[in-house]
Amino acid sequence: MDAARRAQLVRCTVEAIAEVGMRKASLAEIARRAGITKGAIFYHFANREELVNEVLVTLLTEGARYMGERIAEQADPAAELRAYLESNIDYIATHRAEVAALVAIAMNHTDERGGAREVDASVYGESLRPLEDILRRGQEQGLFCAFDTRTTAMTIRAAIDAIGPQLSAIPDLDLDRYTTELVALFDRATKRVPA
Amino acid sequence: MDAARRAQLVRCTVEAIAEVGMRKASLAEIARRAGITKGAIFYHFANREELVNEVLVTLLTEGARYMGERIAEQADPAAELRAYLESNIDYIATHRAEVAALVAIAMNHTDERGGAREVDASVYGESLRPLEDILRRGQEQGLFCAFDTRTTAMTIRAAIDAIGPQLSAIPDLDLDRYTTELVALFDRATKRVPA
Amino acid sequence: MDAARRAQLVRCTVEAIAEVGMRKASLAEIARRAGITKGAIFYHFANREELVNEVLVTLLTEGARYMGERIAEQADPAAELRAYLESNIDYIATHRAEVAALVAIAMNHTDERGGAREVDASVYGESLRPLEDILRRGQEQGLFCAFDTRTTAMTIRAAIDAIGPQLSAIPDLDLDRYTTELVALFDRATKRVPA
Amino acid sequence: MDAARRAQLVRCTVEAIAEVGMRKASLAEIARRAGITKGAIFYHFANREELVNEVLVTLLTEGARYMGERIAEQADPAAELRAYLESNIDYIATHRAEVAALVAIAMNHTDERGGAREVDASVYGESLRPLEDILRRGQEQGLFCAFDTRTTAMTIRAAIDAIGPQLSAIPDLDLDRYTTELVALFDRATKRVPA
DNA sequence: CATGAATGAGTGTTCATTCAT
DNA sequence: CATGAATGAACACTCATTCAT
Repeated sequence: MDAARRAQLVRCTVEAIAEVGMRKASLAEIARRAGITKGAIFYHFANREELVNEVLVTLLTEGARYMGERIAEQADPAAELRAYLESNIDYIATHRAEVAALVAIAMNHTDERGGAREVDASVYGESLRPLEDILRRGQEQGLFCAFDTRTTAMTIRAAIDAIGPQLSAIPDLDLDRYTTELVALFDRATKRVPA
Repeated sequence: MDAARRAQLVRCTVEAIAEVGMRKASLAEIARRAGITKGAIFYHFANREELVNEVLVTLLTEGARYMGERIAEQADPAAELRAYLESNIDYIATHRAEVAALVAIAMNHTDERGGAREVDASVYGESLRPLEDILRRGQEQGLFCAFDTRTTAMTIRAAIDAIGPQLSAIPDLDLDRYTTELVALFDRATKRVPA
Repeated sequence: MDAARRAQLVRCTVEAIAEVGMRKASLAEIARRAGITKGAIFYHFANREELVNEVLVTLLTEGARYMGERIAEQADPAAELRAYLESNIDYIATHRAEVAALVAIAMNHTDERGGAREVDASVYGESLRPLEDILRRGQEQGLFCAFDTRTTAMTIRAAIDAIGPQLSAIPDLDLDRYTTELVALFDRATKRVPA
Repeated sequence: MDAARRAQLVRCTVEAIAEVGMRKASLAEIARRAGITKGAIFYHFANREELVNEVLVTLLTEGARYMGERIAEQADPAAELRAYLESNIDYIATHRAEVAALVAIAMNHTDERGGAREVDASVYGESLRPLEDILRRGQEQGLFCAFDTRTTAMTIRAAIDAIGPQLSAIPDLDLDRYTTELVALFDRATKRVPA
């Protein structure tokens, strides 16, 4: 079926990019991994860009579902923020190839056209909005202190997104500790201090 | 003179990378901007990598000097942390092309071989250590609370480094506000709360 | 078919090298002769070296077969030596382009790294050993006098290999006479003189 | 002085070609060895070809003088032939760089234009005529048997010229033995056998 | 659906040659 | 006499893309 081949190609592309980097993840390399020929790729995708875009969307969707489920179980915004951090770092730890590919794609996308970016450079793009939601609700419920939700959300995302590159450089990074520290840091930075 | 052309080529490379990205910043493109031929580049640099390395070193050095001067004037670690954030974001705001180039180079360096990187992916590389220094001294002097200095330093850097890509996406980002918010956020996250 | 194009490219390479020399027999020149583009060559051969190697192997194999058949028919080592000389010069006379290409390739291979050559600079490489065999058997059977088989074999090969360059300089060289004289010369130099 | 620089450049070119081969003996490399700049070479030689030609002529002249002196001392053509072989091989043994350069130049010259060669591919070019002279006088004096002097001269030269490439491949070749064997071989091949 | 073959524009790099100073 | 800087044409090689079969 068409969809199966597309999925397989997406998977092979993720692995290729994760292993050899965007530069060397040529269509020939991807085709080799999929066990088909370069030409066949064009039957399923109009061009390279479309294939890479599909990869991007797929990974973003996967990640969003992974995190969304865990966050939904929480009782209040403070717990949700903790769950957001924990589930995100957990996803990164257990999906290194996907994250590596995502980072590589985001990087090469970013510097192409410095104008309107259709895909956020952030690892989880669409997750910036839900994050702001959590922060805003926390403020409304008096759990969080006053701060600009956008800036804070961006900082949280940046702290998480920095893990990917760090993991490549320091493979045995202690992620559990990193998580604990990050949760504590943002707890101090957001919690309301009673008068 | 030799040095003048080298400097010009470095500048043209920065601009080329900032505008069209690493991928398309070919030697032909750089030469075109410099008004010379591709071949002439090889008179001044052994190969592409050496040129890019010179760009990297130049930008890193410039940035470090810019920030170092401001931080040195501060009275205590808390003020230094504020100066670090402010001067860094100020540099980013006033050197957009340089920062864009730096990010692009760091990115493409990273995804090549995920092993030991001689140049940190962080926009200011060497500035992670001085940052940790500030945090540690702040703790020693009882100004800062207990936290892992490495994780916190990485988070601060990540928050700053995230501005570069963000600027590309949202060119009219209010950096003054961003700065104020970030200073406040990390003040809350680091300051010692008296019992 | 793949093999047909490969064969055509090998033939075009032989002709190109024979006519314009190794230096100027660029992939562009070879592609032009084959009526395809440079890039297409890389579909059939990994790189220039592989193409040249295929040419080398092809020509060596052809030559060895040509000579081997004639030599095998002979009754004794003295006749074999004559057949060796005659068939080799005959091959040179009737395959001038091949020989020219072979010489050019061997030459440019030699001066690259003066170390261990996998392919002998001699036009027929592997034919030095069979030549020594003939000489040794001739000595064992009392047909040849005492001499160092290696030196003599090298001299015979040198005399034959000198014809190639000579042919380029003097296109109307009388090869029949050359052959007769060479056969006589090496007959005198090798035959046993009865006491 | 002009002539001194020319001589120095010729010398450096010989060494460069002998060490790195024709291909990599670029003008930059030669200039580096001479301690001047590429551009300066063009003050002394119109172009690369002229420089290489001067090298060729110089080496050929040097070799001819070396051999001529020894041959002139001999009493009869048979002794001259022996002296020719011995002095030539001796020259090769004691002037390896020169011979290596000569071979490399001859090789790359040969395959350039397959037409009229102004310089013989033979290592000593002009020495083919004196060799034929020796052979002819030997026949006239009844010392040598009947044979075509041209073919025999070419064979002798080929046997000697084959030493150069052989030396590169087998650096510890026993030249003394090679000489003895060659002298004996051509003695058998040329001497008159009394009825 | 897929292949095998080819294209063509592009890449970084080398080098003999030129020339103002 | 010589340099330092530059040119420009050539080189081997890569790769997304096309298309007849």
